[in-house]
Amino acid sequence: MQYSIGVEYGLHCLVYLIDIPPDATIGIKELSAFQGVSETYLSKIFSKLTKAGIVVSVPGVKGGYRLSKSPDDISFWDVVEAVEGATPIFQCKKIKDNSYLCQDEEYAACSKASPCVINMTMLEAEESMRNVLRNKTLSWLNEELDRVLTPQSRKDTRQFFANSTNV
Amino acid sequence: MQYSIGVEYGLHCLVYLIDIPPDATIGIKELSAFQGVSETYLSKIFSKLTKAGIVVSVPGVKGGYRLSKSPDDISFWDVVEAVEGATPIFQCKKIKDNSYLCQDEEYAACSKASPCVINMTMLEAEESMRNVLRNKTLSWLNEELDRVLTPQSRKDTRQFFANSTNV
DNA sequence: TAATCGCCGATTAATGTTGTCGTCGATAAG
DNA sequence: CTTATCGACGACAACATTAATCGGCGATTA
Ligand code: FES
Ligand code: FES
Repeated sequence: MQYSIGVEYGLHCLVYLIDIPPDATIGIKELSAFQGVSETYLSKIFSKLTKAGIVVSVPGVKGGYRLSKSPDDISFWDVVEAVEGATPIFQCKKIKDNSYLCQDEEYAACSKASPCVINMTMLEAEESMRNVLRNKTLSWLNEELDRVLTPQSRKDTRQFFANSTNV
Repeated sequence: MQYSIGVEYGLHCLVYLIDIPPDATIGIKELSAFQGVSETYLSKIFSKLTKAGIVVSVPGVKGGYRLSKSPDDISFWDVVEAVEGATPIFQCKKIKDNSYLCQDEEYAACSKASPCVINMTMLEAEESMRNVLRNKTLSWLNEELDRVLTPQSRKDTRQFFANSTNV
């Protein structure tokens, strides 16, 4: 059980979209080349991010992607939800509604009407994880990277994309 | 992306092991019959629970399973970990160590030495989920079920297993 | 008008999940 | 002591999902 690699691709790529000039874009080709990941697959991830309203795509020659809103308004959870979907990690298959006691029609109806404590507990736990992710924004991530990485490497990274940014 | 159905099977079945007389056991056959799930697959789940030290198996005729410790000492997370394994939901593939800048040997070494902020954030979020699950024990679950389910259905359930409990 | 880009659906290979089968060793009952 | 019953375990099969590719489409720019 695990999140798909697309979450990692997406989050890492979005970082590079934060600091570009307004109205500039970065293409899939640049992003995949810089990260050393599959171009076609990354393009699928960005389709999802576009549908989720996190980035805006510019088609045509010199096209590419840019953030659709302030990096302050994009949380980790937004990205995870866009890539993985909103379905919970614990997916209750309602096995309690299938038990021996449910051979009694009346009991079955009653069981189906009431929620399962186990399911609710699992969903509560997931919600706690989501809340942590909701509190981490791309802006926060960008500042954190400024703190952790060397200024030189940050500069080199921006240089790479500046050379190929489509204005 | 989801937890396997085994988590649901396991948690639901463990409930029935809480209230049985000491030294009594319940067999896979009873558990799977009551829940209406595959006998052979459920047996695999219980193998994992046994290895994790959550239940104790009694082989041979009239054999079965019983809790290996107080239901107060068995948390939801213990069960999830036993069935799903301890690997994190977000599995970092170290894509940052594969970037364009890492073509510079020196930079690559530096990158590999430092942790990724994104990965740490995701793990922190997961840890928050785990902590919720760690705080919910089987005892708590049992009391909650007493509160939520009808006394009659609880009684019927215990009756079902009492009829077939192996002493 | 031709080259370049994102978009989208079909497809594929690899991997993981769900579940079965058959064999083994342990054990209680006859 | 034999036999039927149980859990343990590994092989395997069916199915679903994931990671990734391919090819055609429409938009855009030079
Ligand atoms: S029925 Fe799905 S968790 Fe209880
Ligand atoms: S390298 Fe894996 S999350 Fe950053």
